[in-house]
Amino acid sequence: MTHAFTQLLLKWNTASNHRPMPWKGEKDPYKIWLSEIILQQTRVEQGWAYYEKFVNTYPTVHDLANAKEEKVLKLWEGLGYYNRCKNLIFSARYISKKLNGVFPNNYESLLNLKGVGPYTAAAIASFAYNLPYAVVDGNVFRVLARFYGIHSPTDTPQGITLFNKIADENLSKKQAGIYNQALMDFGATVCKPSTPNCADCIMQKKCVAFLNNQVNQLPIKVKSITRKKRYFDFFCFYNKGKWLVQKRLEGDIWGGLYQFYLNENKSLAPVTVGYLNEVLAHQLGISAKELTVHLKQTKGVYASVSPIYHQALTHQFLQARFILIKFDTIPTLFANALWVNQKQLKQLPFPKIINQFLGEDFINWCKT
DNA sequence: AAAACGGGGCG
DNA sequence: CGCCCAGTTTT
Repeated sequence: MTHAFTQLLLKWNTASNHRPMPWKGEKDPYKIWLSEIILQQTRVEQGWAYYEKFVNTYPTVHDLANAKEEKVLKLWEGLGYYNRCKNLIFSARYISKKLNGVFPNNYESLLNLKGVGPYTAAAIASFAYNLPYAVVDGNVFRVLARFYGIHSPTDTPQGITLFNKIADENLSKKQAGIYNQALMDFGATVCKPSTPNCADCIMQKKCVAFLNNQVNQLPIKVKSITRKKRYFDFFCFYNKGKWLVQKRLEGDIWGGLYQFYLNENKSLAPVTVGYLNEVLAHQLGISAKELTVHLKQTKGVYASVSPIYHQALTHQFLQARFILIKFDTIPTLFANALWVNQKQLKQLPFPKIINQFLGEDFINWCKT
């Protein structure tokens, strides 16, 4: 039998769902996959332009598979959660080379792709192949929690299991793709996280949360976020038109992106000659005394310090400073580093907080 | 079961 | 400033 919820949702979809999106109605599983990866933990408005850049630059899975990782990361730059991009490339190569470009066409094989979890597998399965798998994303948690008045938390394994069960029971098996799309559209435009449009809602008479005046309390989450403060001093080493950059390693934020030589601290101390000497000596692997000699030989100069840049991430609060150090002759080796000119620099992917600096103070540093 | 992983918008 | 967003992976 069909649940009242399902009937109301499909009715709303036919009568009142006006939400155009570039991937809506798309049947190419590759493009659907692309859109779903881009949209993980990302608002539709934010992902929109990235989707269009990606389908234009890489129209087929082979185009993406053959692209250089750095190019793809540059296209992803600013979107965050960069592992999504690396998994995207990995899976594109797998599909292109191992599967001869034939996209997986069932739930289990979709789930086997790196970067594809239960949500994304259900989304592709239902949108591309109309297979009966219910998507469970933030919208679905919220809409179901409110409609059925469910007080189980949406961020514990038990709660998630419960919501998966309810989502599956309510799915329209015959119109899985349309139902899933409708449910997310409904959650995003009517049953919104804050200030939901209950006054005009077609589900009003059946919505447990509305009838009990609990709309604003649902869904329930039990975990709260804590933000850790971090302080970055980026040392911008400059020599004869080239800048020293390093590729960040995995295991922290921004893995695979580039940065200037980083010294992370417990706070932002005043930039003194002593501090600079200490960092520089350590970076060069020599003692402070040797450093003095070294600086004389290479004519190292401390030129200037940028203002402090701030950025708030979900779990971190960042402050960053950029310290310009010019050499007249090439300094001795820097491990794991690359000297690049300004043009090459622009082609590398950087974290947002570095890009802000590159678009402001860095320009002036290059002129002087 | 919890932590890690970006960046942006909203109240 | 805290919460949320078409979640997944690792610890």
